[in-house]
Amino acid sequence: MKEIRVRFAPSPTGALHIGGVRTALYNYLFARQHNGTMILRIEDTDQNRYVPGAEAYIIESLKWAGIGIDEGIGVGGPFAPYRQSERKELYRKYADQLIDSGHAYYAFDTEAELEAMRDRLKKAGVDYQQYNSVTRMTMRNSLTLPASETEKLLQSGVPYVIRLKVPETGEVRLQDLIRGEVVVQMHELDDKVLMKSDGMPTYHLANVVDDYLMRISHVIRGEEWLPSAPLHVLLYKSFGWEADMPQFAHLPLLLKPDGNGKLSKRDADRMGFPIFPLTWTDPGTGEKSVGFREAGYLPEALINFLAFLGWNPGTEQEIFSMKELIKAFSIGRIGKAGARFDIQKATWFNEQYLRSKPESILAAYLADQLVKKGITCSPEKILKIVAVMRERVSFPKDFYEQGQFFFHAPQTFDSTVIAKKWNADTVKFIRVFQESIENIEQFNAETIKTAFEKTAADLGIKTGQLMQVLRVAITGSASGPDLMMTLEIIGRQETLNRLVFALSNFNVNAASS
RNA sequence: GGCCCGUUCGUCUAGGGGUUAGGACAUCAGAUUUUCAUUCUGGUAACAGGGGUUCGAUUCCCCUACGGGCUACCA
Repeated sequence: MKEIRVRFAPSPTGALHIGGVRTALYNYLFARQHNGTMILRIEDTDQNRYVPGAEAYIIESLKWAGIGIDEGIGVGGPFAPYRQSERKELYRKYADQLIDSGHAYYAFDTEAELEAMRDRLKKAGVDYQQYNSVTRMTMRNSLTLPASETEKLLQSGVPYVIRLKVPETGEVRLQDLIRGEVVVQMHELDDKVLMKSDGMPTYHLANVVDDYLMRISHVIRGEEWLPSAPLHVLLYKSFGWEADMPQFAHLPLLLKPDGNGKLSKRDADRMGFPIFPLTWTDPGTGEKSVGFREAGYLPEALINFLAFLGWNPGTEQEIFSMKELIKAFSIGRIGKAGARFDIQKATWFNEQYLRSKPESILAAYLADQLVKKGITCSPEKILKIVAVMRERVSFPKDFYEQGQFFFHAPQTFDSTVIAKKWNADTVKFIRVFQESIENIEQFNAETIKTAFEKTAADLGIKTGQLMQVLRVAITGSASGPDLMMTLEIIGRQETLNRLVFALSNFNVNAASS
């Protein structure tokens, strides 16, 4: 069997879109499963759109996501260079080959002339306003100009491009691994530019030449490439590389969570979720976009989520490690329809992975946060906090953000609870409870609970009323982790302090409301 | 406009000529938790529409509708 070689080939025009990460993931999964090779190639043939830092960003993103690269940018390999701008001369050679074999031609049309042609066709009501087998005979190119004139123009240094000479009749067929057979009529294809006037190849040429030279066995890419896939097939044929042509698999797109269209950065901004794997600052505008990593998504959760957007194993298992994904993945089980991006599900995956982490790792998350905030805290206390918080957090940063009351007395208090439940009975309870916990020998969750229950029973007050009042007095909030454990962690003295504060301040609120 | 691709619960999807159309997220209810969350249990909820083919179509075919992509000397 042919060696499996796949490539992820982004262009360095900015941050890597999350859809690109999924494409990379599917390529990676497929390569690993078949003991194949995963190649990273940079398609930087558009000099105008080049963004400094984008390439490094892509590498870093894949690394964070756990998508390993076997060959290519940052790794090297037998087919170097893997940056298309560094392969410029090579494409020229292959373009010339196509000219020689009559599959391509020189074109000298200016932008204005091209526009005039399209306008003319549009007014005439022609369906295809393109440079093709019929219109090319009305344009300035080596097909319409005498050979001597073409030669003269070439020598004179006027700008020109090389275009593919698409046959007038016939059809192109391709067998897509996901979509089955796709057929396109030749006359619907246009004479695509292969070499631009700046001497760089277009995507179409570079991609085919490189995939051939790099022995790519499978092209797994987004659906936006499906319309030009027949053109690529035609190129393989024109070169006489049909036997070595890779197999194609065009992935369904990632769609907006709501409304119509494909997922865009705008949607992410509007709905408040990341769209880039890592935080990215646009060097042009200076605009900063928080990445999945910085937002607190674990790479394994993001990968699991992404893998299921368009693919599924056909079983009821939902949680998959990268290793399991490699084993279970198959192109045949990739769906055809676009998948809406649902950040809620991503968060659910994150919770699953977060909760499965050992406490020591979770403690490290919290410890990191505390160091950043300049808060000192004993490892024992951190461990206790993590243990009591782990079932209620979605992101690592939540340990600190939702547990601030462990470190500082609350600044604000849930006013609805106070308004509703701060009354003579509860005040009386707090007073007695204060005394009661002062006298506890061992101040821990169990003894606190006993004191709490006994105090309530002695006063004849229902505990349900008291729990929330006590919680608000201690944490400021109406909800939170186990209250008795919270008191234990905060400690006796701090608990008493907060109760004193509540007694003097909550009274004012109750009186005024 | 043209070409290509698609369409199962709100979302991700399984399934496939005869099924109570399955799961997950979300949502709702109950239980547990003397609070909230977690957890558990249960519920609501889908084959876009119309024609065929067939004993029988959600499944196969066609049409329509809708959605998406492409339509550059961008990838």
